Amino acid sequence: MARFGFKPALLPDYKGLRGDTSDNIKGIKGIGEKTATILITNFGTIEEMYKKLKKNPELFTAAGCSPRIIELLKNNEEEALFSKTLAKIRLDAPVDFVLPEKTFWENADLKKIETMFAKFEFRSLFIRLKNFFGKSEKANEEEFSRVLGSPAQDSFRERAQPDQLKNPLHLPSPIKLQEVSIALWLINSDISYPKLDDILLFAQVDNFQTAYDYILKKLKEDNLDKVYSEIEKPIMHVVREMEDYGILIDKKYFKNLSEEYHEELDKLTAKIYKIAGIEFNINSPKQMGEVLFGKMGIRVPSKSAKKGASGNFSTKVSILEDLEEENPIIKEILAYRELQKLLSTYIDVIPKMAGTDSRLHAKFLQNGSTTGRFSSQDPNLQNLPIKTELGKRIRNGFIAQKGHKLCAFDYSQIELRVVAMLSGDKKMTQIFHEGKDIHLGVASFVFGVPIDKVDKEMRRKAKVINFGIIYGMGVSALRKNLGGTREEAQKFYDNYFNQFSGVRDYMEKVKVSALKNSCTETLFGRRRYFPNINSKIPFLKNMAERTATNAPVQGTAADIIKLAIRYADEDLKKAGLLDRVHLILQIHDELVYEVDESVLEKVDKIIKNAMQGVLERSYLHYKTGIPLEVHSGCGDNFGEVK
DNA sequence: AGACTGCG
DNA sequence: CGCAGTCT
Repeated sequence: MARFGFKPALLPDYKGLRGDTSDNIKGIKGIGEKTATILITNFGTIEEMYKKLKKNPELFTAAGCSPRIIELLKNNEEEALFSKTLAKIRLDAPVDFVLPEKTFWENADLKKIETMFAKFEFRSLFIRLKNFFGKSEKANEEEFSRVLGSPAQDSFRERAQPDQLKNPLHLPSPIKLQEVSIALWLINSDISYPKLDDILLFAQVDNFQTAYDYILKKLKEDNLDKVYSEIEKPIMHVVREMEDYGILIDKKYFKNLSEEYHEELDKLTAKIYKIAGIEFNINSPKQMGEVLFGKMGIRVPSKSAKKGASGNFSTKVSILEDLEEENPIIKEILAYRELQKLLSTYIDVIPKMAGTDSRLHAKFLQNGSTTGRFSSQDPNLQNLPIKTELGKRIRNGFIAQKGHKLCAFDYSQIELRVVAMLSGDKKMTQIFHEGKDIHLGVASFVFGVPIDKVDKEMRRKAKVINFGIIYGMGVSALRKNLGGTREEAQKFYDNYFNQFSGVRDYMEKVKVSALKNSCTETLFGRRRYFPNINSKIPFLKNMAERTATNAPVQGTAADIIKLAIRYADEDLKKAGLLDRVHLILQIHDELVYEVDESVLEKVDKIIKNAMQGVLERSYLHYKTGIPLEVHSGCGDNFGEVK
């Protein structure tokens, strides 16, 4: 208003006449800032102006327009209108871009920026940046307005809530945002890692502070405030520190590994082409299926290897493994698949993601799953290979700093212990209480033989069903995992639940309460909802039943390890060790720390104790005959820790 | 059961 | 977007 002398709404009209070189809008050649302003203030929009010009042009002479200007206007009506449409900001365009939930300056780490700027010798930029961060909030606002090219509007300040007063862009502080993100996720864990949008949507408001207050109030109403204040909130800073600290990568090691595996991959590729007698994209399951079962005429496994939903042959590992005897190409393909996976998912991407200091800062999302578990991304450090030798070698590339070791602490069989606790099953409790191997113990009961008479196959079967229990598996899924016939599986299943009737009753109880309440709870009260539990569609109902029985188990285990993170941090702090011990990974039942070698034994004791004592120490003061056993191991790299 | 990533 | 494959 002050600058132009007319309302902002008329800006497109202004630009339509005068043009705007920065936006490549022509306007009418010969009309400048002054004339345009006169025209707009006297006659309004371009459309209105032309109406008046056609009716009584003498008005224009009266307003002080020269005959030259009037002539220009008459000759350039079309150009003016076109320029105006260009200048208009289209509000109806399909935009799927949303403002990022955090701005660069909200979670900026001045230290990190400083080192980076120093490296690139961005001296003046750094001074400006320092000023920006150092100044009062008010000054920030001005600096930002300057950058954005539009003055902060007074009307906004009047409307603003206290929280927004400090912040010109409506942006909440990152910490409060994270708090409410976790709170909302506790209320409804299906909304994992809620963003600002999700938070505002849930609260049905457009003001952050209002949403914050609403969600924290609701948290309390839902009796989730203990889970929040005792489990989640106390580890927020530990998680942030874990991400900030990162993990050291041996880039050279990765480079060597990459070269070695790529060489092998090339050899395999050549072999496969040779055997197949044709070059094709081995990464394409479609082409692979056509080559194997079409061109090469390999027997199509009658079961599931027929045409899938999309009309393609299935070429997954389990099917290829059945065909290993049929043709030598299968073995090579399996090897190719493994190497390709390792290279493309881990070996060739992880070193690129580490900084110049070779530290990798993956994300650990405290509220990234529906059950209470963490998730990890960019990259996912919770699924580093371990099963195969070729895969395991990747772990050697994650190393400890000089003078340090990597120490891993893992809960042994935590989920089955949770099953035993939640169900109170006598026999399962007994096995754990006596410190016996759970698979041997279960096999002993199910097969009715003493523990020392349990053979490999019996233990294997017990292990399968133990996993099945955790996942809420039914008979058919059990048979699939067990191999053998339906009848065998059914018999085994019945036998198991006869022996462990406490587990059976518990599972039934969870299902019933899920049906009634549409939700289940962990030992600590973390909740998950199952809207499909009453569905008439069998697939959905069955799925809901499985997830409903799994959630309290997986979720309680998650509660326990989160508390362990908290207590370990508290105890290390008390011992004054926080500068010599840093949490670097959380892998569901395992915590990995980088530890200064001078305090290895002390730290081992402290962390183990904290982990084992979680239940009694928690606000539940939970007493149980089932010990939480923790195993630990140290090494120079992640491959060595176990 | 719960995740994440790469590929076509 | 679905599949495949890695982990707990």
